Amino acid sequence: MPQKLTLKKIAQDLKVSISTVSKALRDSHEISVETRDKIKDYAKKYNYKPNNIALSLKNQKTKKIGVIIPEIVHHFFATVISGIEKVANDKGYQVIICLSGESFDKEVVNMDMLANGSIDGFIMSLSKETLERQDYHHLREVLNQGMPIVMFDRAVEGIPCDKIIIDDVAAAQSATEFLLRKGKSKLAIISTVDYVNVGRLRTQGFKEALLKRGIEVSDKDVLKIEDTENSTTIIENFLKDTDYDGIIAVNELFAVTASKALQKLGKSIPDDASIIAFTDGMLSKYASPTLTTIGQKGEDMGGLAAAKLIERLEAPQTIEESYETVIVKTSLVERESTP
Amino acid sequence: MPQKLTLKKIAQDLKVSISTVSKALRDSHEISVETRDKIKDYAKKYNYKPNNIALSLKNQKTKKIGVIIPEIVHHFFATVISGIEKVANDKGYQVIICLSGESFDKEVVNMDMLANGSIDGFIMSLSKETLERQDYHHLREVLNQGMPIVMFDRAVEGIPCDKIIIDDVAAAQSATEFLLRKGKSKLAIISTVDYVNVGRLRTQGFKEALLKRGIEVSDKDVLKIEDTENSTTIIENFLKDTDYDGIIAVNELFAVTASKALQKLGKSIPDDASIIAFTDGMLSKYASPTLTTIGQKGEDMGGLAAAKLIERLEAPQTIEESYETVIVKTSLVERESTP
DNA sequence: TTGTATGCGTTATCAG
DNA sequence: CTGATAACGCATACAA
Repeated sequence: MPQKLTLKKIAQDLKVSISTVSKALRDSHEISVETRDKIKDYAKKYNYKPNNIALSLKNQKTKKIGVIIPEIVHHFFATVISGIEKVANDKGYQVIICLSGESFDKEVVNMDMLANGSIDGFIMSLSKETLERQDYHHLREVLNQGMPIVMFDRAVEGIPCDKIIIDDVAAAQSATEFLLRKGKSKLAIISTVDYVNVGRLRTQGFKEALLKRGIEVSDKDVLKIEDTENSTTIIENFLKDTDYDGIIAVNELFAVTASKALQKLGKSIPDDASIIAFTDGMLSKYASPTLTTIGQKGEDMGGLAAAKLIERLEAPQTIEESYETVIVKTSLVERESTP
Repeated sequence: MPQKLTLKKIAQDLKVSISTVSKALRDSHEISVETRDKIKDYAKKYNYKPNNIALSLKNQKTKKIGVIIPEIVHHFFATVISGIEKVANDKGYQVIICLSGESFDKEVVNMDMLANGSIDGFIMSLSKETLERQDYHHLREVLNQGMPIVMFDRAVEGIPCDKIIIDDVAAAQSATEFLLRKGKSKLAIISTVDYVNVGRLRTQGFKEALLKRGIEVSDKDVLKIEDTENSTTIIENFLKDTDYDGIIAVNELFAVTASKALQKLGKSIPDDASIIAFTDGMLSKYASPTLTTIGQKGEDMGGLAAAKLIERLEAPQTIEESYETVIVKTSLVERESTP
């Protein structure tokens, strides 16, 4: 196993100084063509590559971006990563991923680890526990050190950073209006508990759309699920009690569960009841019937987040403390679960 | 934005030398209790954390592991990452992820980038294109530098490294036998092209199981799909031509597509035709009917791969050139698509 | 008990 | 045109 080639070793082998080698390899004009070629040939022959760690230490930048998300097995997050990775790689950055597992402590620990020189900036979506506690000291600490953060999807107010989100309220509104236009009138939403902001905002949009039409909204038509654990039973019971003809779900899982529950109750979809799910993933595409969804454009969001972060990292001297919130347009993907 | 605290700055502020600070913070006995406490208090107060890059350069190890996989939006790979990440984090390692997007070139580029000091070792699953070309020079180069690799799932022979795989042949065999035992006799397998080794091996297991029962196997009963692009039409045509009563698919996507195609043809599942899918993911769990699967234990595989890699990284002086291939047991998860 | 010097691999500045 | 030196942040062998 031949040791990794360094400038030092090349210098020794060729009996020149380290700095000559360094300059030659960077095509400096102050090196004679002969020595330069000699060195470059040697380097190419033995496949010299500069050591990234040394460069990072020297340049005070790692060309790496840290991504902290709750889970990677959720399709939406996987698409976001995919988008981040594509843009980042194009611009010469690498992606370090840490999962919080929806835990506040793990989010903090991971952030601390990465913040100590491993990366140049963060892209993140907050854990449920963090949203519940509303404790953002770890974000503030990192920002105070001058390290930028871009939040996506599960973002919060009051943190000086860029954000990439969708307009959850508007998306839920238009989905609701879509169902109403299709002649559905007894609607329900299957959402999360309120501290998960996307759940809260989507519920808000749902309610607003109904009120605008002069339709009374009862809290009984809003199902708030805390855990995915036994969501099946909860959803089944919820749908058994009332005769809904239109359901909006804040994620695919709840949607397909609702679809199955309704069919079990003898209802036909979309005729007896229609369904719209947030997130346009695999599940909706392959469910029976296939589900109409609100596409969240995970890959786009990831790409935008990465572009934004890198732009900030490479900005000459960002004294300007103006942060941007990009709202990504959602799109309604119509499938069999709506008429 | 207060600059990041370094040993140097602490030393200046406290008017001691850098090495004194360093030693004090590492609880060296050669430092007096007073100065030690003074320094530790100061460090804690201003939240000193050693710089990872500097440590990496000094120690010649980064405590990071590089993961290169084809795609992250495939549920199987997402579960593997999840497993890797858990084990790695527990042992103080971080995970850098690069996607090859099934491209040979991108795999090579990513490997080169990571190999230059960014990480201590690799965990990877080869891209389709790499398998097709059978060009593994990039792996050999990395191994020659003394950097260990652990391959999982899409592993190949002849590379001196550890491997974490499932026994694809045996798993396909037992799934086939399972269908035969349930009284199915006209079986087919929906697989990938042969250069994707998992597809080839699963097809082999399928054939062997049938031959063992003295059942003739025709190549017409093996559908080899190259791309997921228009797999739906291909599968529909395939199933229309022959009256199969049992289908094995090498992934969930093909399985659920087959299920829908069969139902469209007026067949009832599992009575008229049964289905078994490789990979126990979301799709199978929420399909209608739910699909029986061969669980690949992605999270376990990832965990094992990480454990194996870290074990090798931390082994005192591994001159022993003995590599291990761990075969992870699969499990049949019975659901509605089989009787 | 404390401090100085050296090295990890690289680049940049300055002298020769 | 070439080379010596310092610096990035840290750890450690060796002096004082």
